[in-house]
Amino acid sequence: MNDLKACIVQRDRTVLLECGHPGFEAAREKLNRFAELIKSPATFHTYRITPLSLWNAAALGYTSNEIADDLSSIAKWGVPAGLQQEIGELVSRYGKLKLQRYGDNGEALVLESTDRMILDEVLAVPAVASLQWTRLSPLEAKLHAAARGRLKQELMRHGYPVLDLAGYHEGQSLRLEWNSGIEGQEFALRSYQEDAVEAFEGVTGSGGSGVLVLPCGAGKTVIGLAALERQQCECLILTSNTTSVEQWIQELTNKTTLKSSEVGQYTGQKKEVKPVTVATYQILTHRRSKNDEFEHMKLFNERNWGLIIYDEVHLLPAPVFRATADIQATRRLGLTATLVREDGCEQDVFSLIGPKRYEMAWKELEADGWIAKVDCCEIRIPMDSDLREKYIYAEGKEKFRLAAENPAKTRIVMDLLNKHQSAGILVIGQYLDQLQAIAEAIGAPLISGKMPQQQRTALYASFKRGETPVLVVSKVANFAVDLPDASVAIEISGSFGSRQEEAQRLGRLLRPKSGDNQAYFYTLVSESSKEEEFAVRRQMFLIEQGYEYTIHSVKEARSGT
DNA sequence: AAACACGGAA
DNA sequence: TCAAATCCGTGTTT
Repeated sequence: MNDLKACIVQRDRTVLLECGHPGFEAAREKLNRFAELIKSPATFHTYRITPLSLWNAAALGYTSNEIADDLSSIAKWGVPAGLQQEIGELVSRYGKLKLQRYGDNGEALVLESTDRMILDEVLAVPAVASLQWTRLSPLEAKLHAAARGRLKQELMRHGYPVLDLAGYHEGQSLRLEWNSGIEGQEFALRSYQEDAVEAFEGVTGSGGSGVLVLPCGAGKTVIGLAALERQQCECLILTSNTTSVEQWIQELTNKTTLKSSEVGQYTGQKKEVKPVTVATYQILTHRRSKNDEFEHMKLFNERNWGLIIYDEVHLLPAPVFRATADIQATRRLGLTATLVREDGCEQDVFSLIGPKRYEMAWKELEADGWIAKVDCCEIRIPMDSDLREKYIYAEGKEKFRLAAENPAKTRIVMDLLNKHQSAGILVIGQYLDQLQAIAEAIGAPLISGKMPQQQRTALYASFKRGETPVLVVSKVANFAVDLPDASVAIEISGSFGSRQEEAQRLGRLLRPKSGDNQAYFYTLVSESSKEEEFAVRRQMFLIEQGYEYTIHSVKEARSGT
C-alpha cells in the first residue's frame, strides 16, 4: 500500500514529492491538478497548494472531496487534519459568491451569496464598498454592470473568487464556415482540440470566458478559429508580435470562408478595423509619451465584438488587463502554453480573462504522437582556475555572466555536434559575444537581431532544406515564428531563470519527427555557479509538464561525451 | 510608396 | 538582478 505513496503532505500546504519513488509519476499527475511546482531539486520536488491552484481546479469541476481523496492516496504519512479542512474551505469559496444579471436591460448586476456573513465581509472591504451598492436583501446586493471587472478583481484580491454568471452580449453576427479541403478532405479538429473548444463553450454551449492551456505545436490557432466558427460573430484577436498577426490572418483566410476583405490587421504598419481584426498587444499599450493616454485601447469598442481572443495570455501586459476589466460582457478566450507569468499576475488572468477551462499536459500529447519525444540533458561544466578566481571576486550580476560565458562550453558544443551528425541543430544563447565566438569555432552562421529580415529568412530556408545543418541563434529565436523546427537544441546560456523562455526553446523541438520521433535538448551550465541555480528555475515549468533532465557532469574542462 | 534608420518603451 | 529583442512612430532617403 504505502509503496505507492510518494509524497509528504505538510500543514503549510506544501507537498514534497520523492523523485525516485515508484509512485512518482502517478503522484505528479494528481498534484498537477490542484498544486503548483515551486522547487525541483534532484531528490524531492516541492509543490504548493495555493488558493489560485485550488480555484482553477474547482472551475474545472474538481470537488474538495476528490482533491482530498487524491491527496490521501499519495500521502505517505497521511494528510494533516487541519489541512484537509483548509482545502475544503478554500475550494468551497469558489461559488459562494455569484454574479448574476439584474433586470432585463443589462445595466445592473446582483452579487449573491449563500452566506450572509461572507457578503457582509466583502462589502466591507474598502475597494469593494466604494462601488455603488444597493443592498436588496441579506443575501443580495445590486451594482452597476460597468463595475463587473473591477469587482471581480477586488474580490479575488480579497480571497473570494466570484462565479460570474452574468452572461454575455451577443456582438455583431458574422457568417463563416470551415473551408472544405481538397476533394472532400474535410478539415477535422484533433480530438483534444475538439475537447478544448467544448470546454470553452461550457455545458450550455453558449460560450463564455476562460483560458485553454496547450503546449506549443498543439495547434492553438486552430482552436481559436474553431471557437470563432462556433460563435459566428465579429472578433478581435490580440497577439504578441506582427509575425503572429500575419499567421492568424493567413489561417483565418485559408481555413475559413472569411474573405480577406473581412479580416483586418491593426498594427504599426496598417490600422484596419474589419469584422475580424488582429492586433498586437504592443499597439494597444503604445503611448505618445509617458503620461499620455493609451490611444489605441479604443479598438476594444470600435466594433461590436462578440468574442475577443487573447493569444499567449502569459504575455498580456497590465494596461490590457485594465481595458479588459471594462468589457466583461464580451466573450473572452485566452490561449497559452503556460499560466505561469513572470510578473505574478496569474490572479488577474483568472478574474478578468477567466478560469482555466482546459489543460493538456505536454507529455500526454507526446504519448499520443502529436509532438516529438524530447530527451533533456543538463551538462555541468567546470570553470578553469583562472575563470574560477575571477568568478569568486566578481559582483553578483557579473558572476552570472562570467559563468554563462564559460569558454569551456565551446568544446562541449563541438562534442555534441560530433555526436549528432544529423541536420537541424540549433545552438541558442543569450550573449552576442559568446554566440559570435562559438559560431566562428564551429563554422556555423549566427543569426541575431542585427541581421536584416531578408538574410534571416534566407538562412531559415536553407536550414529547413538541410543545407545549413547548424544555426547559432540569439534571442531572435524566442520570437521567430518562421524559424523551422529542429531535432537538437543546445542551450549555451539563458536569461535569469525565465521558465517561459525554456518552454519556448524546447517548443522548437516538438514538431513530430520522422523515424523514432526523438529530439534532444541540452542545456550547458557552469558547475557550482549562479548559473546552476537559475537553470533550476528555468527548468521548473518543464518538469511540471513531466520532462526530466538527466544531469551529466564533465570532469575536465576538455572531455569527450 | 517603400525601404531604412533612430529613439523610446516595456 | 541582465542583455537583447521587438514594436511603434517619426523622419529621411530612394
